[in-house]
Amino acid sequence: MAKLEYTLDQIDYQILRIMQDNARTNNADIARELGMAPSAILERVKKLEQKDIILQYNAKINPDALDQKMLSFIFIKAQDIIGVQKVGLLLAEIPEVQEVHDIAGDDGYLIKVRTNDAAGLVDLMRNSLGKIEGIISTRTTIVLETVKEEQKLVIPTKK
Amino acid sequence: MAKLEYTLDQIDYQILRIMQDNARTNNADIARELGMAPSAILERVKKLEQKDIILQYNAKINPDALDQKMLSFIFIKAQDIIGVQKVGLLLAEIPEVQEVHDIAGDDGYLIKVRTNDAAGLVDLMRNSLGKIEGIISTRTTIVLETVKEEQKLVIPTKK
DNA sequence: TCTGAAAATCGATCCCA
DNA sequence: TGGGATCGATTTTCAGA
Repeated sequence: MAKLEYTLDQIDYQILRIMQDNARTNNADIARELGMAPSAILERVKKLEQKDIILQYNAKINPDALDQKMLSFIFIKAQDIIGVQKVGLLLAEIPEVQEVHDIAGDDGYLIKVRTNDAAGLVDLMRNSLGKIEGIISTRTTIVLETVKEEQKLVIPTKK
Repeated sequence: MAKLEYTLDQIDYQILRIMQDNARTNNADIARELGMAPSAILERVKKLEQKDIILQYNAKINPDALDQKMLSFIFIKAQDIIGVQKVGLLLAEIPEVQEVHDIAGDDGYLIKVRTNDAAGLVDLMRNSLGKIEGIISTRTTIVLETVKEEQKLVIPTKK
């Protein structure tokens, strides 16, 4: 993991804004848009990657296309010793689990799970969650419809 | 919005798998990895985009780099008429709100919000949520630490 | 850190199998 | 659909300021 301390200027923000919207934008296109040479853009992008400011580039795939029509959030109460996130790490290993958050309050986790259908969810709870020691209880919230789902951050306009 | 009905074969799955891991992978590299001609890969990728199977390419940016250290989930009870997601659409317009899910049960929404700090969250609740008519109550869950956070789908190995 | 130029590589389109 | 060839565009490296 590289350093995070790094002063981003307005040009970096613009690059991040463009890349956040379309990660496949050419260096040449970015250069044209910002009125700079492509090589300068390349240097900055490389630096943003090295400094772990750009973490990765991913293609967002339509879940329906892969028949993953079910989305659920599950609150999990666990008997973890504070600071030792053993249960959290085990949860993170489950492929269908997209997110694992350690939440305040009931010494628990909130996880986001994508399965084919209700049967897939039951299956996951029985076979994957059921085998993790330390889980005391779960409370499941089913998503009927997703109105918005993106990872985009609000990028400052001035520093 | 294009059609979704489309039979994906094993090669498509492999392309999706590669793109999901690194959206900036060259057609040429994919072609080499799958032992095919670059032009064939290009055709398939274009088709996957046109059919809305690949929805978009985005760069995942480190929230800490933009000083967005606070992540929260908020349950929102709303008096929406069923099917008319007016409140949901208003919630989706808030830039700091990354996700809006219509959830089963308490005729409500679950939203995911990223702010700089606790003050930013209070500010958002007061100024943005506070101005949306139809919100009855909210319940906020603060994330202490995120163990896993990705959008990757489980891509089938056989069809 | 940017520019500009040069070389290697890639994207996109064509026709043919 | 996939393969091979082509041309134009892009990536990447390097020197200089």
